[in-house]
This record gives sequence, structure tokens and C-alpha cells, in this order.
Amino acid sequence: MVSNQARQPDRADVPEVVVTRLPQYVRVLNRLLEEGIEVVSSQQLGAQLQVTPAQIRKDLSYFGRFGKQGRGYSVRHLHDRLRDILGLNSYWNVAVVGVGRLGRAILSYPGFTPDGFHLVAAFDTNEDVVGLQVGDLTVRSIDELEEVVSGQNISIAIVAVPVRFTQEVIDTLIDCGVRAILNYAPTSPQVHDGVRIRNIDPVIALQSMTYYLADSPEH
Amino acid sequence: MVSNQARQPDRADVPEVVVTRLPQYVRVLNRLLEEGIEVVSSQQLGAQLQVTPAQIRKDLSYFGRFGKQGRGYSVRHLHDRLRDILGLNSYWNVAVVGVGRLGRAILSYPGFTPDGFHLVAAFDTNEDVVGLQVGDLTVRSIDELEEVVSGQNISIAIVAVPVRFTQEVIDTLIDCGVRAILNYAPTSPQVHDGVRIRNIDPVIALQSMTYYLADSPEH
DNA sequence: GGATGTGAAGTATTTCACAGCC
DNA sequence: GGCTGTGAAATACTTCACATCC
Repeated sequence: MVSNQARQPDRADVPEVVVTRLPQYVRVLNRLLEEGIEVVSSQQLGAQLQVTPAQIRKDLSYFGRFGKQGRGYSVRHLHDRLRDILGLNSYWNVAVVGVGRLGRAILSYPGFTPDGFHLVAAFDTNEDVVGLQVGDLTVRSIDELEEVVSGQNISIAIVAVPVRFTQEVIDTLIDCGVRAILNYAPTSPQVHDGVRIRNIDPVIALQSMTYYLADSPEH
Repeated sequence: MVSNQARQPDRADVPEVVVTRLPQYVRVLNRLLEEGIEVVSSQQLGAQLQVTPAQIRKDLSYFGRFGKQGRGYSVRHLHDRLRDILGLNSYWNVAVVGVGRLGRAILSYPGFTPDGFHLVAAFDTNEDVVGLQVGDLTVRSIDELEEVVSGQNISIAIVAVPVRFTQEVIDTLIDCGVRAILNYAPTSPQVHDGVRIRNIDPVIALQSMTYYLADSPEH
């Protein structure tokens, strides 16, 4: 049956760890593209990311057969296919909730747009902030969330509000149909099945490393 | 032999996933402390973090027996013990390398200090930046790295330099004795065994979520 | 000859389930 | 009665190893 065709596996059949590695592969492939390299083996790709070649081949096999035996993978082809699989060839409208110091930094961070993420709306509760112009966006009241999120087909939100409001804000976002959340607040919000959340949490990251330093003499 | 005493397991015997969960437990325990709650069960703790009670008990069992059957865990005691295990009762001196827009945001982020991480030195290569005062630190030339890192017992570094310099900077840091790195550059640097690295990478985080949204009609 | 794709084998991690204790 | 601590069972994930194909 299916031969050289890419599979369209049920999303639930693919382990989530595999999905989290795909963007990394895309990033390396992108660099190889820029360097004009046309073919890459799982061996070479793995060396870039400290991942075994077998793992890369297995990961890719969830989605199809992209390589040529004896040769490797076409950088361009694999890159394009992985971007397709991840949905990175679409534009994604993103809302930012919380326009404090951190929210403003996020709004002016230039790294999201080249990857297809467009920050199209910013919200805050603070009346002093609502109405302000930040970059090319006007900060809106959180009361307008529902209208804007459905009106502009926003399915991703970045949350940068104080911890005590985070759960409430995320609940509201989910009610409004948001299905993916990037949370910058130092807390682990609860989300029901079917909603994805990733926490950006530098303090937690540091705290999980000190364990391995803890036998050092002095810091 | 060992009975109610906390074990001191070989660091290598504890799965790394377990270690990454401990700081989350600490954070919840900290909140419970503030709320004046004195005892907590693995059930309750798990509910806060969407983790099964069995997992929490198993995780803790790598380090000792902290609970009381029929009752649960003393919030204060478990909190203190976990902080000890993670080395969070020490002060940690941290260097920041790269004082561009992002580096400055990190240097002025108030969230590290309360958790025992002290940003004690900032480095950059750019001559226009070296010598500048940022917060209460003077930006130093990267040439002074070795001297300062060993002189001030710095074993943790935060890296926020452009991608093309990241690997080189990290190699230098490791040469100077740094053993834990928090990397904000959008790349996956290579580090040898015995060095810990965590990447803060919001774009990768977003890209691993779009996979699950990709069957939506329109974005 | 060299590299993929993949069942099978091997590890790692999570969950079960229950004896033991408060 | 309720909850911990933990071997054993179940599940998830990674690596092996090789048939297959370019």
C-alpha cells in the first residue's frame, strides 16, 4: 500500500517527545540550506543535535519515508516536509496577554515573525496600559478578548501576567477557543486535555541544574 | 541501616526527569507554606501539577522517606529537604554573557535573586558595550572571563549572544570551569558529559504546539 | 558501499497495587 | 481509614541490527 508517500498518522499515535524534536531538525536543516548543503544523513543530522542517527530515522518514520537508501535525505525536501507536518507553512496569529515589562519585551522581540508567528493583538487589565501603543499594536482591554480572538482566528496565546492571574487568564483564553499557550509566568497552570501548554521558566531550569553542582566546594 | 534518614543517592542513579520535577514541587510547597498549609498528600500535590500521586511518591523515594503514613508530608519539612537536595540553600553566582537587548532584559529581571541566583558579572565582546553600567554591574570584556569566573567562583552562566557566537562562548565558559548553562540563543549547543545545559527557546516551544493545531480550518 | 526504514530487543519511566504504619 | 513507600507490572521510548534499496 503506502510506499514512498508520506503517512498522515493519527496525531495521538506520535509520541509527544518526537514532536518536540521535529522543530530542532527543521532548524538544523534550515541552516544546512543556507550553507548550500543539499544532502544530509541521519548520522550528520544527529551529530548536530547530540541525538543518535537511529533516533532520527525512527522519528521520521512516524511520518513517512523521506530518505534515499545509500544517500541520505534531501535537505530541501525534508525541511519542507517537516515544516508542513508541523504546520509551519501556515501563518499563525498570536495574542499576547499581559503588557508589563516582560510582555513588552516579548512584543518587541523580532524572533517570532520570521517563523510565521504574528503577534496580532495585545491585552491587559490595567487601565493605565489599555489604549497604549506598543510597537504597531494598541493594547486592548481583556474584555475584548473573546471578540478579538474569534474575530481574528487566534489559536495561540502568549501569557505574561503576574502569577496570581495566570490560571484565570488561561481559563478565559481556553474558553475563547485558544488551544496552544506559551506561558511565561512562573507557575504551572492546569489545562484540560486537548490544550497544549509550554512554560518558559528560566528559574526552574536553573534549579534543575544546581542539583548536579551541589557537590562543588563553594559557589 | 538507613531508616527514616534521607538517602544520599549517587547523582547518576536519579533519572534526570525526576530532578527536573523537583523544582516544581518546591514551588508548590512554597505557595502552600505562604498559605499556612502545614500538611499535604501526594494526591493534593499532584493535583496542583497534573502529576499522578504515585509519581510524586516514587520521585521522592529516590531521596528518602519524607512522609507520614496516613497523614501526608509536612509542607515545611519537605520544602526544606527538597531545597537542600537541589542545592537551593546555597547562593549561586551567575555570569551573564551577551549584553544586547535580551541580555539587558535578563540582567534587570528581578526573578532570579529571590531564588538564590546572583548575577555577579556581565560580559560582552562589543567594545561599545564594555564598560557600560547595567543595573549595578559594569560590563566587562570577554577577555576577563577566565579571571572573573574563577575569582568569583562562578559555576553557572546565562548565555544571550547571537547564534553564530554561541558555541564558541559556551566552549570558553566550559574551559573556565562553568558546569551549568542557561542558553537563550536559538540553537542547540554541544556540551560534553558532565556539563548541564537548558535552552530557553520560545520559538521551538511554539513550533512543537502547532503540530496539534494543524487540522484547524484557518489561523 | 553506504544509508534508510523498521521489527525486535533493550532501557527507562510511569503506574499499579498492596503491605505497613499512623 | 487514610496515605506512604516500594517491588512488580505495564507502558513508553531508545537503540540495535539487518534486510532492503540506491
